[in-house]
Amino acid sequence: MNSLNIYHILYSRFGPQYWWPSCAKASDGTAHNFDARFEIAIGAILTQNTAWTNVEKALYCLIEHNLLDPRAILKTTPSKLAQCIRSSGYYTQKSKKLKIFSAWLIKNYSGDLLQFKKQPLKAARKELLSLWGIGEETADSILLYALEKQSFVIDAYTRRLCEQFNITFKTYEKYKNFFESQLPRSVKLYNEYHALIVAWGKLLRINPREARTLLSNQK
DNA sequence: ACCCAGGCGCATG
DNA sequence: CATGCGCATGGG
Repeated sequence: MNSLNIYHILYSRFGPQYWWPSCAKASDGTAHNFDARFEIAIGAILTQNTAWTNVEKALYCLIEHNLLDPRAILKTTPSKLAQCIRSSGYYTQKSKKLKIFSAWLIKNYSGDLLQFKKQPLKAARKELLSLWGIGEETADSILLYALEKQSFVIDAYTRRLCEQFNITFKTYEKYKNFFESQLPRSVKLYNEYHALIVAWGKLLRINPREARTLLSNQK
């Protein structure tokens, strides 16, 4: 399996995915000022094992209540925050995660992800992983989509894609290494590729035959 | 009525 | 290391 080859096949089938920055807009059309990087990080946390459509509703609610801001999140009560992100599921846990993330960002980087971006990739990843509520996939999503760092994201769909070629690994790190070792180190490519894999994964659920046929004759 | 979604933490062997 | 479980909503 040549993963760059697979990328081209997926891109031909699905086209560009426009994953982040997507900049959610308030439903009333009002202009709200918020940090796009922060929005991406919050979205990455909220989408843990959750459909993106449910996350969008939560993001809209946060925007409309002026809560898409680390200081605002820190200041509001856990129950108000939980109520706002209700649609994204696991709202008690996730409200705690948002508060922990926001507190950390304010304390160490003045609430500004652009400052955190100055950290080298490896150190930044380690720091994110040290936070309660942020695991490997969420950390890589934040690194790649919010900080534009070269960190390939592995998720359940990526593993299923590998399965099609009878490639399996024990750990997250090995999957990550598998892709990173044979792809050009490009943020744009990593960004698009992960989104394309998710698109393929959704097709696999809706139309398994087409999803498999798409990849057949590849190795 | 069931199954799953762009996981994670924690408790056990 | 590797399983198992709780967390929770909304759409198919």
